[in-house]
Formats: sequence, C-alpha cells, structure tokens
Amino acid sequence: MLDKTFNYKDAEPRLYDAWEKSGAFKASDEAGAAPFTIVIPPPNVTGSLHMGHALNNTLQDVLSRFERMRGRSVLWQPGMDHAGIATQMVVERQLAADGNQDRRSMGRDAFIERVWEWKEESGGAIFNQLRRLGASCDWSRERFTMDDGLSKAVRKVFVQLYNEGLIYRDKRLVNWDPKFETAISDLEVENKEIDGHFWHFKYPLENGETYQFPIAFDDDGEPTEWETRDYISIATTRPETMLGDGAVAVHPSDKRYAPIVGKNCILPLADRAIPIIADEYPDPEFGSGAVKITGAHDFNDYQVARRHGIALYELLDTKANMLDTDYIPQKYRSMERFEARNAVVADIDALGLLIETEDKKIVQPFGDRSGVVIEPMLTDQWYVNAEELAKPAIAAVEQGDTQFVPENWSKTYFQWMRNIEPWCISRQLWWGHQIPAWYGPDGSVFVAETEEDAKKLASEYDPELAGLLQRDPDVLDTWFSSALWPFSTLGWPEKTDTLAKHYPTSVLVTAFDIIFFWVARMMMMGLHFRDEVPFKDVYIHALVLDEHGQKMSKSKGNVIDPLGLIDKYGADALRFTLAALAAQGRNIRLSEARVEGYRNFGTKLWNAARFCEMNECRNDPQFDPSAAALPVNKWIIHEANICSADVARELEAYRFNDAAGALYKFIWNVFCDWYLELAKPIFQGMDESVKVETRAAAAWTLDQIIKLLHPFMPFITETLWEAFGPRANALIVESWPSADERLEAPEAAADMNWVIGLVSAVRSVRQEMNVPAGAQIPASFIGDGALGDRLSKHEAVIKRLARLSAVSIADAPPKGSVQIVHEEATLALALADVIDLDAERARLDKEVEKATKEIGIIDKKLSNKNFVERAPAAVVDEQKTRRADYEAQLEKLQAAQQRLAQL
RNA sequence: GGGCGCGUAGCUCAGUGGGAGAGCACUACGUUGACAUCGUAGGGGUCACAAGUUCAAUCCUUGUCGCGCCCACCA
Repeated sequence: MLDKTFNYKDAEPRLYDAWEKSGAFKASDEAGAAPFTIVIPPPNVTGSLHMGHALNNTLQDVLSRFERMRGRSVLWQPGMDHAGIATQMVVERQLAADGNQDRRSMGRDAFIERVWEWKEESGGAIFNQLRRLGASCDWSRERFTMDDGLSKAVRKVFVQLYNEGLIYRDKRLVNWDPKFETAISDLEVENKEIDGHFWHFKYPLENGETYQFPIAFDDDGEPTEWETRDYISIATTRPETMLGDGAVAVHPSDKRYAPIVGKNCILPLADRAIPIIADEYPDPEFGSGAVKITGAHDFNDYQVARRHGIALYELLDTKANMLDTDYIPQKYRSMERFEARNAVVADIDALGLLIETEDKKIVQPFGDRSGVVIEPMLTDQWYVNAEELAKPAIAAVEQGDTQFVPENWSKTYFQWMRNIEPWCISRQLWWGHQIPAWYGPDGSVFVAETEEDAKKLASEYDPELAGLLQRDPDVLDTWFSSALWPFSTLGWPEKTDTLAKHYPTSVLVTAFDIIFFWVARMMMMGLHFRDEVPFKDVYIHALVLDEHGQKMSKSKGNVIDPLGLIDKYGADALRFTLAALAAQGRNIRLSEARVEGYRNFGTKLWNAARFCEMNECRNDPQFDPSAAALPVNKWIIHEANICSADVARELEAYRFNDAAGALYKFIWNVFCDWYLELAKPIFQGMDESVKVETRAAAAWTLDQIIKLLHPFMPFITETLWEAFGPRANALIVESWPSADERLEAPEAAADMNWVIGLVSAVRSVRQEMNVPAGAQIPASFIGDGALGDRLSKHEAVIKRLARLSAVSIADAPPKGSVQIVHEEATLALALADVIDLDAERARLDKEVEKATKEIGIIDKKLSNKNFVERAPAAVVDEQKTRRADYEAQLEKLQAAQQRLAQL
C-alpha cells in the first residue's frame, strides 16, 4: 500500500544508494551502444552547491537519464577543479585562524602538503550535495585537475605548445593583483565604475620657458585671446603614478601645444626633466589635451612609451607599495600606494601646482577574487598565443561543428574570439600545476615534461648547466587545466577506449558567464590536440536570480539554498521547478512558491497512483495498448503516445521547459483531471471485461508517465515503479517509451474530447445558473440518431461528471429548461422552477452575440479578395471551417432562443 | 564606444505571421471512497509606444521610450 504522501526523505538516500550500487551510473566502454557524453563543469574543490549548480546539474541529469533510458552508453563524467587562487586563499585563511605560520614561513612543499590535506578532509563537499540532487554521474571515474593523469596532460600540452611557439615568455604589462601578489588574466579583471577624482597638475617647463596658450576663440575656432604659460597642464586619476612619468604627450594636430613639442618640462617632486612629445594617442578634446606618460603602469602609456623610446620607471613592488629606488624621492619610498597618492596631491598643492580637483566617475580595474584595485605591472610572464589557437575554434563554430544553443550565444563567442588577446597563463601562486620550465643561470630556458628531460636538453646546450637548473616557481592559471577537461578526463594523453568512444562529447551544459573563461579555451585546446571539437552542442542556460530578478549574493542576503529547498520539498520538486523554468534565452527568477507548486504536482501524481492501486490497476503483461477497445482507453493511450513524442522532441532540442510543461499538462490536466474521472464509473460498474481493460490501460498509462517523468523526477518515479512491480529492471535503466504510431486513435480522441467539452459546458452553465453543486438534474438531448449513438456510448460518464440524473433524447426541451449548445448537440437541463427565465435569456443572448461576432470577423476576412487570393489555401479553408462551426453553433443557439420564447 | 537581450493578465513568465496562454494570486461554489499539497467554475490583457512591410502584425523591419547584461585603454 502506498503511504498517504510520498516520503522523499526516506526514498531519496535509499534509491540513490541503490542506483549507484547497481552500477546504473557507469558507462560502458564496450562498442555497440551509441555514446552520450557530458563532462561536468568541474566545481571548485572549495565549492558548495548553489542554485546555479543545481540548475546546471539538473539539466545535465535530465539529459543523462533520458539518453540512458534511450539505450545510449551514457557517460556523465564528474570531477573537480583545483581552483588555484580560491583554494590557496581558503587554506591560508585557515592557517591564520589556527594561529599557524603563514605559507611563506612554512615553505612551499609544506604548504602544498597542507593544501592536499585540506582537500582530503574538506574538499569536494559539493559532490555529496550533487548526490542529494540525484545527479547520475559516473562517480567511479571522478577526476581532479591535479591528479596524476591530468597533471601529465597539462605538462604535455604546455611542452608541445612551447615547442610549437604557441606558448612563450614575454616581459610586458600585465594585470597585477597586489593582494595575491600574482599576475591575472584580462578575464579575471572586473572593470567597475566608482567615484573618483580627476586631479589637474601643472608641470613647469624647463628653464622657465614660456609660450602663448590660447584661451578664447571666435566662431571659426580661431584663437582670439592668449595667456602666457610657463607650464603644461595635465590631468590624472592616479596622481601617485606621476613619479614614474617619462614624458608628456599631446596630439600632433593640437596647435595649442605645438610651440612646446620637443621641449622638456620638469616633473614636480621628482625633479626630473621629461620630454613633451607628439603622439596620436591623446584626445585634444579631453581634459587639457596633454597626457602624462607613465609607461610602466598604464597600458596606453606603455604603447606610447614604446613608440617613442621613453624610459619606463617602475614604481610599485608586488604588494603595490612604492619601491625603494633612486628615482623615487625619499619621502615616498615604501609608502602604500593610496597613501602615496594623498601625499603626492598634498605636496603638489603645497608647491602651488595643483590647478583643480574634479569629482569624476572613473572606471577602475578590480581583481575578481581579491576585490582590490589591479595595477598594470611590468613583469615576465608566460603567454599563450590565443589568436593562433582561436582560428580553428572560430571556424568550427562557423561551420556548425559545434553549435550554441540558443544559437545567439555564438555571437558572443565570435566577438571575443575575433578580438582575442594573448592569454597570460603564469600565476605567482603555489597551489597549481608548476610550470615545466627550467632556467640556467645564464637565463637559458628549457621546457620539458620532466626535470630529467630538461637536464638532458640543458646538457646538450651546455654540459655544465644540467646541475644548475632552477625550476620556474610559478604555476599555471587554473583555466589552463580546465581547458583540457573534455579530453584529459577521458584519459588523454593515453590512447584509451574511453577517449576513442566518448570524444567529442555530446553536449556541454553551462552558463554564459564562462563562455570566455572555459568554453572558448576548451574549443581551442580540443581542436589543437584532438583535431576535433570537444563537444557538438553547447547549451547555455540561464542565470538563477531571486524572485525579484536580483543576483543572489551573500551580502544582499537573498541567497536561496538549494539544499534547504530539497529538505523542505524534496529533490524532485526542485529539479522539476528548475527544468520548468529553464526557457531558452532568459534568466530564471526563482521563488519558493514555484517549488511548492511542483511539489504539489508530485503529490498529485502520487495520489493518482494511489487511486490506481485502490482500483487494482496492476500491470498486465498480456495487455496490448494498440488493441484496446474502449474509446476512453484508446484515447488516453493516444494522448500518452503524443506526450511521449513531445517530451522526446523537446529534450532533443534542449527545450526543458516545454518538455516539463508537456508532462505537467498530460499528467495533471489529462490523466488526473479526465482519464481517472472517466474511469471511475467503469470501476464502479458491473461490466468485468470493461473493467479489466481499463485497469490494464490505467496501469499501462501510469507506467508511461513514470517513465517519461523519470528524467525530471527520478525519486518519486522510481518509488512508484517499485510499488507497481515486480519489475525486471530498475526504472533508471528501463527503456524509454518511444512514440508508436500503432497507438494513435484519432477517432477515439475526437469522441472523448466531445465528451469532455460537453461536460465542461454543462458544468459551466450549472455554475452560472447557480445550480447547487450536489443537485442531480435530468437532461434531454435534442438531435438526430448519430448523436444518440455517441450519447449512449458515453452516457454513464456524462451523467456522472455532469451530475445528470437521467439522459433522454427528445424533440423539444421540457418546460423550464436551460439549453446548452455543444457542437452537434443541444442539451436541455430541466431545472423546472429553479430556472430564472430572464437570466437564461440573457445567457443565450450573450452566446449568440459571441458567435455572431466571431462570424463577423471571419466574414470580413473571407470577403476580402486579397485574403482569399493571396493567403495560403490551408489558411482560407481553416477560416471557412471555423465559420461553419460557428454558424452551426449559432443556428442551434437561435433555435434555443426560439424555444425559450415559446415557453 | 561596441555587442546582446528584455518590456504580453495583479506577480513571475511561456508563446505564435491568420482563433491571446500557463503557474501563482484573486472571486464564487464544494459534489464524487486518489488527492484541501485538492476539485469545479469564473473575472482579468489596445501583447511598451509610433511608423512601415503584408491580404493579415503581439510576432517581421525601422525608430522612440523604459530596463537589464556583456565587452572596451579615454588620461
């Protein structure tokens, strides 16, 4: 016996365990079944399940379970990312909290060992949370970006790209994070607008020189008034960087400054003569039109300085404190950068060289993980020639080898890929893949997969060198190893069966915010090392926002915890909610009410199953659904078959919301609302053969439902599957009910839709006429013999569902009747003295008016020559049919009006 | 500056070149041995605005207004 409600708290852990133990999640490498492969977007080892993960993994699991049931060899490859910065941060914080020494005093080896310990103890909590969600990953194949195999793949890729000239070392300006003291890539920088200042300074000309500077202009823009200046005016948002200025630049066409181009000005505070140069970079319209050039700390200035051979003055150490160096005045040496800023402004002001301090919104770069202001710094780093690797990756999407879903995201991909910059991959961290490069004391570089190989290379170059090599202390950007994920997890560089079978993967499911970080880079690496795209489809899903459309964040306090929802409503409810909301191309606003609603949906199904159980609807192996005789059974089998086709079609197109919607409608609005109601009189009736078929048909349909719903609601469906057993297989490995044309029964469907429409019409009128809900009303049908046939076939259900005490065929309605027109039938409800004639008259008038109006609209169309001539014939015919239907209805309504008038 | 997207019922959102939809909320009524986590019925929308294309526009095009996101070096 089924419990009163579904006990998900018991069922979830029990079933998950059983599935995993049974090996249902495991993919076989054997030939035969067509592969279906998804690599999980590896969560950070530090991560815990948030709503975005819940959505992402629900969708992957829906697809995995769907394809598994369809008989494909499903590999949902799980794994974790070592998350360089995030993990190092967590462990350092823990060290500090425990009062331990910091990582530098611990030393590198001890620290890394500590991180591994942390990983074993606390890492990967998210995997147990994914299990609670029901994720059917093949856990036997779990990978980690720093496990031996993946580390080997990383080294191999690095070495090969280096040998191909696609990885190189370069000294250039890089985004520097002073908190973590490492370089970061462009993508890890968030540009934010903040309230800042725009300081205007005077840089005096050398040797007290002066020039005439125009201050008023006529209508043609010609100067009419001048003042004598002994300085050039510059403006800056970062005054402390002036100590590193190597020049002042003006635009070559800027006549105001033409007299002083080529002369020197004196850099205040530093007392250094720097040239005034002409360059295309400054915008004469902006600020004073003159730009101070700080080549070592600004990306634009760096370009200008290089073009003109201007000296670069580095100002900051790795923590962004001012350097202790001779070209910086004593006072500012070792000062913190913002302290130095204040000091510089104050000192310039004291010298009388501060013209103005303007309040201004400025865009500043912040580290996405550290949250501190990023400094452009001149350092040696390793780079990937992304431009070269991007070429085939762009072509692959252009040719459709990989398709974005929704397709629109390919634009985002193209835009970034076509303007891609070199990718800085070295990080000055300890936790990560150490770069396989060794340096000789003379600066020579040897890149190899192992130290031995590097030594061999070195001794070929100089036999003395081998013993003196020093390994590059830096590690690689975490995304470098993530970029290999679709093939490294499958065994590459070994030639494994798994790799042969499951690469390229079928689909990547991810959110748009990592198209650049991850998708693009997997495309580049996959194509370069496998000569094939890493995935055929990229399904980009929405971001999950709170119910007001705000991003969830701890600081806003609007975070909805998926585990909390699972506790409260069950994993199935959460999963179905996320799938139902996952419409393409829009963000998801999640509200708890929605989850509650889909929990109710589960309960509804549960109760429907209880009803079936009570009525002894057992699965009958002898039952052949294509041979059902009763219209009601033929109809529900027909509808189930349509639902099956709909769900498969929508899932194949990644329209999760439509698939969920089709199931919801079929289960609730068709199966529960009508089929079970229609079955009730049968179960209560005396005809055993009819009962037998209906029991079998109900059980069969419930089975279809359970199968079709399983990818979305695995726990409740598996529970019901067991309850209606015994079964040969668990539902998770049961085969998907493919649509079957032998199950189509359009005539039965038309019949039942007629019954449903009629019952609905009667109910509607009863309500409108204030007929007490419990009252049994006698009714007579006015119509011909065909109607009689139809009627007698369905009399029992019509009587029951419409609450009619008796049904007869008549030529005219009895006195005191309400007349209902439904298709070819007019039904008279004998309400006798209950009826309010005026109300009935008004009701019929309204119906007539409605039909007349519709006919009018259609007539207008049909009388339009252009419409009849130019619209497709099918459309015209459709309108004609509609008109005929309304016309028939109208005639019946008018007949009803007449009859009413005679009473 | 470039790009993408969104304005449809009170709310959250589907959707379509030819008959405006769902869930929730709301109103009325609760009758039937699955279900009150429910049932039945109902109200509610010039599909942001304007012009154009079309026989036909909520849907296509353009523009306007409002909103969101991504990319970008204006000191």
